[in-house]
Amino acid sequence: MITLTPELFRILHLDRHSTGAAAIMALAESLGARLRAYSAGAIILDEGETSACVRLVKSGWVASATQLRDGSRQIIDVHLKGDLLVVSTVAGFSRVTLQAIDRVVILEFPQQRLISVFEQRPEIARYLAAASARLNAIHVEHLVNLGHRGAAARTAHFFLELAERTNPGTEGVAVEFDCPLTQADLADALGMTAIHFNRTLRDLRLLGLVTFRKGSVLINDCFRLAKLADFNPDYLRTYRDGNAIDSAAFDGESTGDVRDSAPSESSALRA
Amino acid sequence: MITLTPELFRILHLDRHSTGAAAIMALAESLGARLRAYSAGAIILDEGETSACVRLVKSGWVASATQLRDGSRQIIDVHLKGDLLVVSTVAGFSRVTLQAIDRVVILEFPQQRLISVFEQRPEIARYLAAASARLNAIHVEHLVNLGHRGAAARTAHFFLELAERTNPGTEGVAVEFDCPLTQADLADALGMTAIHFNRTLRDLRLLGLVTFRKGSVLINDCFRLAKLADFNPDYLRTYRDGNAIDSAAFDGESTGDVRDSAPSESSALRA
DNA sequence: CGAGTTCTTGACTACTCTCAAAAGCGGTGG
DNA sequence: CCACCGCTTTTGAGAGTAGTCAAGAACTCG
Repeated sequence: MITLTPELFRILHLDRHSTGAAAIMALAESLGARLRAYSAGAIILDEGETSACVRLVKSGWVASATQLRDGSRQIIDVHLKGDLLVVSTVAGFSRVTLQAIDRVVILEFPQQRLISVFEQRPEIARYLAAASARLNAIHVEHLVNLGHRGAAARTAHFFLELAERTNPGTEGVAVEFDCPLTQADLADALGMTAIHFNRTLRDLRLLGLVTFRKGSVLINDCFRLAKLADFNPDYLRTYRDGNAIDSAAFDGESTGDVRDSAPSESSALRA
Repeated sequence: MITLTPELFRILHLDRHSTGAAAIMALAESLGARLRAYSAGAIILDEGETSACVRLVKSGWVASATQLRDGSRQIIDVHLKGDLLVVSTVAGFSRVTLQAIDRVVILEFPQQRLISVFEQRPEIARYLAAASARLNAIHVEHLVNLGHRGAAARTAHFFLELAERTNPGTEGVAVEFDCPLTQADLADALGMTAIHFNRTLRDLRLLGLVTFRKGSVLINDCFRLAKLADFNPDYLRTYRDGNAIDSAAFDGESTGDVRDSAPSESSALRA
């Protein structure tokens, strides 16, 4: 038995006309979903491997990255609690490596079984399509970021994206969020050296815009930062009416961590 | 009536067990596919618009790009003859602008009707998924390109990608292909100034690697260029067995241009 | 405490952008 | 035919940005 999170609710029950938690759990179980836990740094899926799963991040941060021949890596994107990971394969093989940034718990849905329920549950297919589209939009935005912005604006943009993704819809001049990424990780995501990233961070701090320390980011002035970064969060808002995901009803029962009293690294959802 | 191209064959008949050209045409027509022609520079779809179509490029080059506030643009990708354009929308709106580079002819499939045939024709759904995955892989590769390679390697990598995409599977040290992109276009795709791109091009020419002139690119030495760019074409090869697309049977009848005796800018496929 | 990782700074080098200007090219109209 | 125009390509010089090498400080964890 697993805890019913807003995220799980989200993927399995998008139409907001509940058929009951029991039915949802039954569906998740009938799909053969599995819980897996990874420690920081663990490789969840390696480049070139085949992947037959759709993954839902239940807690922790995941990076999708590609290794380069010279040993460096480009982080393509990071994935947070509630994100759906649909690894796209070319000729059957993943083009990216999925790596746990910190301790990560993931719910794995066998792709074939998930697809097989599309007919009875078109809202699941729609959610997958929306998640893919969002992923695509994020990639496009990262492309713009790397292609057309200097180090400071690039950094600012990524921080604002992370702020919006960790705390969707938050308003106010100052925002703080937890961020397990190291400066080296962030530099890999932003296509610069860790050294230059560190200097950029110092500049932003001196401007009174952002304070970074391992584990947490404090944005002092969202508006000035957004102006610097030319940031517009529209690309992150997946749903037409802006509030399609009504997870409030479930907030009380599931924000906490998953019990991972599992044998070792993974545990089947159903006994 | 439209000409039956290998590309159209590809999208409508992936399983290689032909049910006959007539049936395929009937399907295309029953889907309400439309032919549209655009002159160079025309906007096919603007950022922020809704798109209810899947598009197949029949001839010409299309760029997907985003406009930046400062007037510059980032070209995300280019789309060539045979490419399927599945514009991903976030909250219903396109995140990119589709622009014709040169004269372009496009076949438009209404998305809803295309989706409605997935059940009887799962190979079409599979092809759409494969096209999306390939698009994604290309985006990832461009991300790596912008993030981790210098101007020369970046340019080399993009030229090799274009060579592979225009002439898939071509072997040999030297390759030439038509390319209607201007230096400014290429610079926008590669995230650098047209001026710096021009200098980079001169360096590559002086090294005896690439010769560019408006309309055509000549790669003198694929192997040295691939080494410089750290280029591996795997991400472009969509199909597991490497030869899944058997368009040879249709090569004789359709490589030529579409008749576009259409009234002006667009024409319905069916009378 | 010691080891390893992460963060920070300095000095120098290399790369890329900006501003400025000129040359080439293809079309249009006189 | 030629002058003219706009667009594209090419080159130069100087400024600004980012990478490299080197080293030290701070932090975490056993």
